[in-house]
Amino acid sequence: MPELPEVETIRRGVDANFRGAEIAEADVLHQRAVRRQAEGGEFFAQSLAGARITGSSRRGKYMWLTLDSGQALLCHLGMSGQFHAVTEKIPAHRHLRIALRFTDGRELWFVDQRTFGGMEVTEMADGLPERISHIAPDVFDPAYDADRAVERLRAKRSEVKRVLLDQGWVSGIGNIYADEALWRAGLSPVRSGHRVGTAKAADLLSHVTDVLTEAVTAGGTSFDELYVNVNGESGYFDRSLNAYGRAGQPCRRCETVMRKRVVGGRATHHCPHCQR
DNA sequence: AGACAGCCCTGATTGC
DNA sequence: TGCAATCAGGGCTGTC
Repeated sequence: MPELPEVETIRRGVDANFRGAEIAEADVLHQRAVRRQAEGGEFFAQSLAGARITGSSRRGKYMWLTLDSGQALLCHLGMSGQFHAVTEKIPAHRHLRIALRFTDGRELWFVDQRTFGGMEVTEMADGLPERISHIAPDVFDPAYDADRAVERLRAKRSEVKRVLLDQGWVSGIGNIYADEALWRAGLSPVRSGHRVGTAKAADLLSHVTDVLTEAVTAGGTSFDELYVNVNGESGYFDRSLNAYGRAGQPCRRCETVMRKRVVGGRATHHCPHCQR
């Protein structure tokens, strides 16, 4: 499940391999992958033909490739999206949705089993693709304001786990790293945002930053073949998980049996004793 | 306006 | 054995 660390790992891989490369052709094999493109799949393909990739960036779980046309190729991996760098002639992947063919003969494949992900060509506005102006800065963004984030968290009456998954105040946190940050902070996932003190909220956000930083260093978290980097390699942060997937096992801090429950419609793993 | 349920989707797993 | 129900979940949409 790609969250910020996985998206960042993939962005780096795509950038290292394809910055400066010129797209000859974009082949859309599944229309759902371009459903966000209001102008349609034809527009998508036409906008990319002949475009050169000049760089890449990311906000939260969205990444984009900047193009010499001034536009951006905006990508969201959804639940199962992957990019594969293809340098030799191989049969199409079973879940290949979009193939970018480059003038040097290489291809960049967007593979997505569950089709929650997608791509679109969009205009840039103030250094950001227009379509994601509603996505808040993530904790690594120079525009991220920690004090303001603390206040916004404390203004919410929802359960703090729900709040962490909301991309509108701070982005990039998904289900896995939300559970990890809450465990590290010793905070119950169902505590209301407005019942989290200022110092505790700041503590939680610093744990968010730490866990995301460590996960980027580890190349992300892989449970199965649904997350690999652009070269097909897995991340190894799953070995460092203290909460996610540990229901029924002893808490690594207090030995209490970890529990699983549903919060905000998402599986939530927590220690009922030391997360308060 | 903020909160939240519902929906999209495939494949592995579980249940009868 | 086979089919159906369940689960995984990011983010957009519609409703209150």
